[in-house]
Amino acid sequence: MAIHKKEAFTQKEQDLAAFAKALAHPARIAILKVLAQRNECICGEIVEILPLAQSTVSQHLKELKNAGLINGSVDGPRSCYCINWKAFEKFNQEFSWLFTNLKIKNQKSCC
Amino acid sequence: MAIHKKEAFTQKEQDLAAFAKALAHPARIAILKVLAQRNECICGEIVEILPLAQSTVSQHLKELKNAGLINGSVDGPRSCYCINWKAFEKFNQEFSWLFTNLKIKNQKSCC
DNA sequence: TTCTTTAATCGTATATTTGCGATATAAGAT
DNA sequence: ATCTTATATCGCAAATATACGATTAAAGAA
Repeated sequence: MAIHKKEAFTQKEQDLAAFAKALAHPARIAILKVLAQRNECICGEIVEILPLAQSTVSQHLKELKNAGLINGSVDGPRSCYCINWKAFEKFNQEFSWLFTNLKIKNQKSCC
Repeated sequence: MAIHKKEAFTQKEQDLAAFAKALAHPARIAILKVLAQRNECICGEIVEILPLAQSTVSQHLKELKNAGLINGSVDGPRSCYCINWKAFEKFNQEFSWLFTNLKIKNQKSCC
């Protein structure tokens, strides 16, 4: 591959794709579910729940954080993560726009 | 990397991740937008619109089709693609479940 | 201070994705 | 039958992602 062509697309397209990419692994979906189901922010618990090594989980958490989907803060020797609901709100709207609004114009599939 | 661990997660987690993966590239978002905005199914037009080679576009179309997000049919010497709205409906519900339902239980972020 | 616990980061191996040109395929046109 | 057009597929190169063990860092406990 010569060069990645992502820059050639609109910012909105890139943002939506980046959001989708953060969700594009079952481990990260599972992490989000765990974070959502608990009132407290966990971290080491995630490692126990997931069938992955600690370093791998840490890497997935980092990706989710970089994508803005979760917040993280240091709590003594451990780290505390939780979902950034505002980010989800924003992207859920973007998806709704993509999925629902366009559908209204164009009700049926032609093939 | 030893082995991919995707199988270790639930089917629902894998399905959602696979759906997200199909959307995880701006070119595929752009393709879906084009397909949604036109009543007719296009194909070669997509190649003209996107800043990518024909073979690359064809590959992205194949991925979207494999993910079940679009339908394709042969129309003489050309191919006709369009969005599979039912699949979007289904996954939009899954996402709503993930984003919205879980949020109700747990209104605020703790960090 | 030293030991323990918890989590991040580094280094590395392997798998997957992205992208393109070239080639193959398939159907209509001449 | 041959030519043209439209797409899919092959083969390859480069970039990314995934996973893990080992190491580092940081804070509380002894």
